Amino acid sequence: MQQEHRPLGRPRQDHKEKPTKNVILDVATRLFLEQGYQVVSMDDVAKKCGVTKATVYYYYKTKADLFTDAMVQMMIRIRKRIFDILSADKPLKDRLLEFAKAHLQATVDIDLKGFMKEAKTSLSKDQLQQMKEAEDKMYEVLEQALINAMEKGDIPQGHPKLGAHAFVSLLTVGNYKDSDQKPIFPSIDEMTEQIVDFYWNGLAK
Amino acid sequence: MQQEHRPLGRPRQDHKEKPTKNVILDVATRLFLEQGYQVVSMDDVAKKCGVTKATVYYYYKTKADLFTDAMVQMMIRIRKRIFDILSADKPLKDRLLEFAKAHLQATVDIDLKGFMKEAKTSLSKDQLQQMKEAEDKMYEVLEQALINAMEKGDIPQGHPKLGAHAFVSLLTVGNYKDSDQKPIFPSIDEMTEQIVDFYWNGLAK
Amino acid sequence: MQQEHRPLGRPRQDHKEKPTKNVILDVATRLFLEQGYQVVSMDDVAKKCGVTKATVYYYYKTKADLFTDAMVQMMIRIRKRIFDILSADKPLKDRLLEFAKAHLQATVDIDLKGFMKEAKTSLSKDQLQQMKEAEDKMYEVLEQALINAMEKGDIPQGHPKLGAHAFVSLLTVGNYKDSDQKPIFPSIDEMTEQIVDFYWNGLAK
Amino acid sequence: MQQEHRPLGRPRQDHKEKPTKNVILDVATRLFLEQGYQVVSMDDVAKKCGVTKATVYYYYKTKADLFTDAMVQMMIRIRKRIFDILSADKPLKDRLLEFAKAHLQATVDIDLKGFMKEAKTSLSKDQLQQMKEAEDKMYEVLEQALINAMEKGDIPQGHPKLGAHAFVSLLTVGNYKDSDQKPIFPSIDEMTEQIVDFYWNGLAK
DNA sequence: CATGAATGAGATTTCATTCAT
DNA sequence: AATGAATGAAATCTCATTCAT
Repeated sequence: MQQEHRPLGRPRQDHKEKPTKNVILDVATRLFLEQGYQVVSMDDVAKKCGVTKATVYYYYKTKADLFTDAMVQMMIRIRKRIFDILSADKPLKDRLLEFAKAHLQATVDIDLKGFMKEAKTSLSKDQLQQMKEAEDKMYEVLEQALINAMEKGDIPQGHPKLGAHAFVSLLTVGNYKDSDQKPIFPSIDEMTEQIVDFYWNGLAK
Repeated sequence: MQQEHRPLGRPRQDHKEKPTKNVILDVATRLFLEQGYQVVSMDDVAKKCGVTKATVYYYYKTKADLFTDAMVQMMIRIRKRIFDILSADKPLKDRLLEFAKAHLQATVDIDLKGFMKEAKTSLSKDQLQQMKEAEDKMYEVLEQALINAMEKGDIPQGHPKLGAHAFVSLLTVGNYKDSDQKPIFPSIDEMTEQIVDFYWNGLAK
Repeated sequence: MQQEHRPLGRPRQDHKEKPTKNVILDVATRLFLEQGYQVVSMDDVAKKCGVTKATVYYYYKTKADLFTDAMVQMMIRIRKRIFDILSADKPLKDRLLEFAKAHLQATVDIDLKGFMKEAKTSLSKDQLQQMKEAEDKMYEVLEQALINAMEKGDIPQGHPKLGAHAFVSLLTVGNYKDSDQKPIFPSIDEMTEQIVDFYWNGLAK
Repeated sequence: MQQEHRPLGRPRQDHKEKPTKNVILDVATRLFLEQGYQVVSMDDVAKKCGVTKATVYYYYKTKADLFTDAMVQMMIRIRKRIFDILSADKPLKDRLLEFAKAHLQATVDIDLKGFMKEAKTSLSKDQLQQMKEAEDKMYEVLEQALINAMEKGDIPQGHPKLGAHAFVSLLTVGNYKDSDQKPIFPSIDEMTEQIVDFYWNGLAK
């Protein structure tokens, strides 16, 4: 299924920018993120790609396959991104700030837990497992950064897994909008700073 | 439609314990929580209630209506529960511990954000608004408790709305299970304590 | 089913203007005329009457019964009306003019043929027969007026049944509106006159 | 979707006579004419075509779409037919006779007004407009024939639109059957002649 | 006389999926 | 590699009708 490597030699005259399979995956990822698993139909994906349903089925045997691949690939990309951000040579808090800002600037809010529940009845055990593992690996990157910081004494010893999950869950606060569509803080910058500060200091002094 | 009070005199021959409408609402609430809006069909609800689809439609004109009512009623119940817990005459941290424990003991994990996204395309504007408002009111109870604690000097001045949302979002960490189905902490008690501690103290000392 | 006679003695304190059965029949007649047999539901009728469906069923055993009664009663009323108009002591053409005007002023256009086709699959043979007979009797009134006029020499001998149907069918021209919603003649008066003139004189000189 | 022209070369192994879409349209047209819009279900159409409901929906997105297309195509065919008949090089009265006979020989009686009322609540504005326009164009062909005859002096000057509608409405008299199922005239030939005569001469001498 | 509750049958519509070409 | 045609199964919703009260 993977054919990432460029074909050798001169590319075809019709050098379409992206191979169809990639287009499908990208479109599907966006649609699933925006609307959820159940709501998005294979026809929706096909139409947005400018191909027919049958073409989508040519590349992905089932909708569950397409969804799983879309989500897993996305988590892999995100993990890389997190890794890059957290690898910078800066104080941990600065790196967390950058992480948070990047997350909150993304237009769509990735509600993995929601996806899991929605798809639970439709995905095979194996597919759920694949997604879980990809999710775990995302958290591990952050966890590792916390472990490193603890070893260096930048932050006190603590439970790094809790720390990692706590940080990501706090970020979801940034996407909250109340019944008047108002977020908790008016600007993304302020939001970012407040959340990271809260994470850093806790409620008590 | 509400006839909570017992009728005077001898009860009807068929003294069914709950009126059908309540049965439907309860069953629907559970199913929606467990499986999400799209996956649950009106027939699923009907069958679990031991009635026909048409009966469900007799009480709720559309699936969206049933869903909205189910979610709003549930949020109202939760809000009352939170209010009771937070009204106790105890230190704030103890009250938060009780809140957290109650939340984490509930079998189903309420992923409001996920519901909102899933239902966004199916609910009317008015219905979304109703849900949003019920959600807001849930947070306000916690927010108010934080405000009171700040006024009394139990916790330092801060942004109470952020504090409220941060707490609830941190609770979701308690429901996380990794790819081996292992939660972050083995017991609910330990989970509760660690999460509230983290909330209370933050990452840094 | 008929209980037309007033009860003797002082009427009840709550002298509701019309007995429920009449209300139902009137409302049903109007709805069926406006929308057709299939489109109108028993619930529509009930709601417009301010009663429940069960009440409608109390008076009419089936929808087909209600429809048949509504249509037959209506045709009886119309027949009376036609009879009155055609009994006047005026030249035939004047009476026809009055007939035509009365017909075209009625807000709803009675498309009996359409009703028959729509209801054909739903009505019993007997019910269709009842409607047919009521329809026939309507035409007979007009037919008789033509026979009388022929006997008196007011119009030439001819086929009176054809004459009757021709007149009624020509009246439907008055309800025609083109794709811009424009009728053939701007005012009902002109329409009436032109149609009756056409009927009277024919196409050729 | 149109592939009227025969494909070059050897025909496909399954050389079905008519493409499925045409079969559906033809069957639907007949059913709608015979029973009306509401009574005919998509399943009825599908079964008569030997396909499944889903196939019907593959070609027509909604029942209203199918109905509109069926009616409009039918009116276009009728208009062509009327045009051919009225284009013959014969006296107008003879052409009208032929027109009338053709109309009365058709097994189903096309009650456009009834269709419009029945479908009014189910069709979109655009669809109603399409039907209206097709209907208008049918009348225009007849209207034009009358205009030409007036210019040539074959018939006296008059209101051609009225003349066109009057003629078509008079034709409906030919389909009338009384409560004993007897038409006004025993044979189609006599019916035709009497109706056209009536149209031509009017009631008065 | 009137109603609220309930239902069975059926309508429209959607959609993941297959298959021959 | 891609498609058009077709389908089975299921989902949402409607409605005439019944019945106990």
